[in-house]
Amino acid sequence: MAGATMNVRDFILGLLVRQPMSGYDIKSLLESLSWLIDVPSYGSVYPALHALLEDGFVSVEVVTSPDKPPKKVYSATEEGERALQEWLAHMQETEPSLKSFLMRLFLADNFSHTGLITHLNRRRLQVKMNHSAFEKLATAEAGDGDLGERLVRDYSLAIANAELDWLENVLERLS
Amino acid sequence: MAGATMNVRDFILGLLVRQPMSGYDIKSLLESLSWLIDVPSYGSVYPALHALLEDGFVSVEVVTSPDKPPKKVYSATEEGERALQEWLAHMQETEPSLKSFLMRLFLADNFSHTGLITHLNRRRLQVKMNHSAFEKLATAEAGDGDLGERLVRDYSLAIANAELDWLENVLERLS
DNA sequence: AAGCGCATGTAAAAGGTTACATGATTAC
DNA sequence: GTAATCATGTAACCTTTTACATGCGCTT
Repeated sequence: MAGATMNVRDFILGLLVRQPMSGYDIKSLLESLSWLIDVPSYGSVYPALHALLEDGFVSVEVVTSPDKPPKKVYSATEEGERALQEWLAHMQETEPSLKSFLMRLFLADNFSHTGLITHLNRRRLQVKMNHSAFEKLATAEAGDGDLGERLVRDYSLAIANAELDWLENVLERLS
Repeated sequence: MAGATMNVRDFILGLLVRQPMSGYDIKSLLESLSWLIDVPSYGSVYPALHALLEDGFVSVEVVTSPDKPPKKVYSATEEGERALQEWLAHMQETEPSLKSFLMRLFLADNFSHTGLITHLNRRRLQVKMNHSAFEKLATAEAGDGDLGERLVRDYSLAIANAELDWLENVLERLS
């Protein structure tokens, strides 16, 4: 769960390849996704930015504004872009979680066309597998299991169906 | 993200209140939910079990089977059940993430009827809020944003709609 | 006897949160 | 003058992962 293969640092790098931002901007952006993914605290985003800077993956520029306090805007360097590509490639096989799927999806522009399709397909297969597994359970155990189990099973089936529909729709549009 | 208010330890206690299980069983159960939530590693579930034992919230019993290696089956004690109730009550206001919603949902039997309805409603309101926010963004920015942003927005809307439908359906059935 | 699924455990290292400290700028 | 939003940062503490170590029982 923590200390995972996929850390905040790498996702933030991806965000900065998309466009220059400050630590505060990054936190705000992630906050808007909070109902789907966990949002890192400032105590984790600022140190990540410092580490990225130390590694030469990003550069800083202080931007002053007439009506706001000054902010440090970070941009990805060419070396940072290369590092992101490496991370994206290395991530291929691992991490089947919703969170990592969404992070990758948000970084769609950094994938090649076929790379993106591969990722969507991978998720599709995964959701499909889980969907089948839950369906089998649902018919085998019928009304079996306690309320919580039945609710989660039911919820999973409903969400999996919606996600599958969406994935297939997007995949079709992209082809 | 890690070291969060909601730790594995508490969720495992909830699982054990539902029914006695071994560390291996717990891991397997969680594995089946991996496409929605992060699964803790053994290096986190076994120590959690030991801590729960030390606190007197669970008890152990070694169960031998003719065709399988012996296993340690943990059961929640009465004190453990009380602790879970406390945790469930304390959790009320905090943690709006999908993960914590699902963990609570899985523990549905430990809620009172009205308590469960409250929790489902809370999630409904939250998803609805995020849905509205994304919809506003979608109309305001129209085709704005890069591909990743548009995909995540679109994905969120689709999933939120499915979840909202499901929540309303369940809420209706429970009333 | 090798390999696999079941089963439990630990220590070091990594990564994250909490709590705190600080300060600019706008609006009331 | 004070509350709110914007903005950055640190250190102690906590939790988790990683990597390793071990062993039973069944099948090939």
